Amino acid sequence: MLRVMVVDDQALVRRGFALVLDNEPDIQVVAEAGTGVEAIEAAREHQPDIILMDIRMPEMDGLEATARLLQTEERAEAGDTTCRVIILTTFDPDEYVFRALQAGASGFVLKDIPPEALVEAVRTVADGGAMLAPGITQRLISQFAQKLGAGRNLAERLERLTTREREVLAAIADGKSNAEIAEALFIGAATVKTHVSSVLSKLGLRDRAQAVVFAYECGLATAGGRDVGF
Amino acid sequence: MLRVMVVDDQALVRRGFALVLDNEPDIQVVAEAGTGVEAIEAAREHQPDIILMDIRMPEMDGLEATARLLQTEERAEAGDTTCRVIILTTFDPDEYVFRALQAGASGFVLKDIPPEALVEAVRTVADGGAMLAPGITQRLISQFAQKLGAGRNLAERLERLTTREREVLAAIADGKSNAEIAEALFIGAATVKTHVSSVLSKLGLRDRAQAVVFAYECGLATAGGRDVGF
DNA sequence: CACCGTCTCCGCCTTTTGGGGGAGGCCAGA
DNA sequence: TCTGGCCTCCCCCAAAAGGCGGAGACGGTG
Repeated sequence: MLRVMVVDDQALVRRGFALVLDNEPDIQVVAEAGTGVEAIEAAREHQPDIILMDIRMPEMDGLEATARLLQTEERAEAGDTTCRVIILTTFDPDEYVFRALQAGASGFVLKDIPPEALVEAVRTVADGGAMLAPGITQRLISQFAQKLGAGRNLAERLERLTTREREVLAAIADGKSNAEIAEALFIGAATVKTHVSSVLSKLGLRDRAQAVVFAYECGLATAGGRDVGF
Repeated sequence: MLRVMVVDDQALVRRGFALVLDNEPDIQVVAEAGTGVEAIEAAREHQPDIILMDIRMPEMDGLEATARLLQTEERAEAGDTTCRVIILTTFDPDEYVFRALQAGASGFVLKDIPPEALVEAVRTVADGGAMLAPGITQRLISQFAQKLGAGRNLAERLERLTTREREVLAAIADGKSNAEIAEALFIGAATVKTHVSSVLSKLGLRDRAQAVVFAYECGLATAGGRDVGF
């Protein structure tokens, strides 16, 4: 039995969704809330598996509430029930979508979806999947494809480099100085300079800063997942 | 009426999908193909709206075929029918997914989905949406959220900079030299050096190369959509 | 064998970079 | 009003970076 909570400041809308879901044999609406603050309290108390969350609400909006809920979940880690959030809203500007995904939402659907699809979304998310409105998936894909596809012609230029030169370039893109690169690759400082020079020359770059840009643009280096502790 | 083409090297599988789809009143399977090469020919001839494409095929795999089909579509631009591709495969390694999205596919679903869901996917994609298998959506989201969320604590460090310093940092992340920054910001070269110094100092960086790394990691600069022409 | 590409290193040179300090003007807040 | 932050610019200096040519070693290829 899936335990669901519905969060929306409009009681009528809330009841509507709740009724649709409660009508399913394997779904039970265990709580409702009208604000973000209420949602957090109610979630603690009733431990729902799935939360349907509106965005525009008084006191605390749904995105903020989602972030807090999933953040505390992280802290509780192994122990508690890991609840999952589906954002259910009338609007879908990119900003909302991104913030929602960043907050850890597993779904983002618009309120105009047919009831069966909503039920389907709940089940999908409960199964560990994710559900986005078609148009949103579309945008997500195109954003993603853009990032991926960006460095194609650049990656070709990358092939003109020798193995060693690529290693040096990667080290440069790591923020290393020539001396550090020498140490990391077990070669002399002079050798590093030679490699750096040929990298710049072959790629048509002027200095190591441009080399870093190149590395990121062509995908040799990627944002995210680095400690910029230097 | 949606014109669909099914591409799979296993005739039995192909027929199965075709039958399921043909059974729908608003869907008509207008062509089938067993290889990528055949798919491209058949697509030209029958102008389907939607193509269900397997990946593993002889002669030319589905990803390659998808890329070529959608590439030529780009060339034909306004004129021709813009067909959309759904990748339909048994496997879902990230590599396949990414290449598929990069190639321009609008969907990526696994062969184990229930028939109704396949039909639904076809309709969704025909409507201009995108459909991914739930687990894939999940991964796409987490990859995306990671990239988005990566620079949060870094972005805080960014706030310690003044407006001008952020502008200078952005220019550095653009691969500009101090002289070029001076020209771009209409200030003296000496001033640029002052700003650069305080940027490095405030962010705890050593040189402009590390500054570029920082800019990318915190989201001030993003890969994709730049001419690395320098 | 001779040739070529790669990796390794060496000097020498110029330019750029980055650190240090100092200074004047401007503007907002105490 | 004065103080402090910001932007602007200057000088000097040391370190790093980058360009240049040269050179030895190694492995594969014609």
